[in-house]
Amino acid sequence: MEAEARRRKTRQLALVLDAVLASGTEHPSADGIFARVRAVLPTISLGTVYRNLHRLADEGRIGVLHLADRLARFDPTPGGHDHFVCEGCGRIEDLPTAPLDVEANAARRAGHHVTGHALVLYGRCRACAAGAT
Amino acid sequence: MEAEARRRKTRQLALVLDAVLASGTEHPSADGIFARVRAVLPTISLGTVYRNLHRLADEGRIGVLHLADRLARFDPTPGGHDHFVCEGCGRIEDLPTAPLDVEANAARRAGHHVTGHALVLYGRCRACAAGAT
DNA sequence: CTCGGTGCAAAGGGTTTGCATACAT
DNA sequence: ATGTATGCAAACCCTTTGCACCGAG
Repeated sequence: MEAEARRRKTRQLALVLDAVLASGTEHPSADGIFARVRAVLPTISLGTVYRNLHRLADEGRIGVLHLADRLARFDPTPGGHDHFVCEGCGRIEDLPTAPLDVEANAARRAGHHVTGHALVLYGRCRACAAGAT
Repeated sequence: MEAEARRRKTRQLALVLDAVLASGTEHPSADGIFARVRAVLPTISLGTVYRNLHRLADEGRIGVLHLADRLARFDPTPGGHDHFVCEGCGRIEDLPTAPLDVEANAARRAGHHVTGHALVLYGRCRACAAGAT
């Protein structure tokens, strides 16, 4: 296993990581990260942002989230956790991972080996449930 | 509620619906439906397929499934059920919907009102778990 | 000095849309 | 007759890539 490519640390990589880590609850798309980093390093290109985002995701240092829309969102928390999406304001909130026994059992009953899951809950957040919208 | 647009029944609409209903477990993309319908009505256009697919989904007559890749998949079963995706062969299998009490509670604890969910389990199906791949 | 990373710009691939025509009602 | 649905093709949007130059190790 000496075949590992020695990857280099660049300013761009560090800044992309910083931007994701600083994004809190926002779950920004590649474009959002691009904007954030550009504020610090105006010469960075979108392509580089994408390449670094993928690298960080591959290395398990950030999380990626796919919703119904067509763009990928990035998450400071890499571990497998679930999400709640508010249909009123669009907020995306992290939820602690849960067992999912029932579903996993249904799959195992069919003879399948379950290794992971992606779960998104939809509804209205506290604020939107209170007001109208 | 008299403001409903009177929608017309066309051959294209019927064929698109047929194609989805006949797709069984395949969960085809718009392109797959296009190919199926084209075999019967060679003059149909991709745009029409997309428009009818969206209409059927809006009317709740078919289901739509969004995975990590960038394309939408269509499902003969409209009701909210879950899915199992085999990472070996790519098969997508339907699973009965489950309660998700734990997760829903986590969200409710935060004051949110949960109305639905999307759950995808990942792993290896019976066949792929047996063989290698 | 090396060769992996960057910036730029063009290419890709799925999906949407404007427009004139065809057809369901 | 009336106006929705279609077919065609161009436009969109997010993402990926080829290439020559730059810079980390």
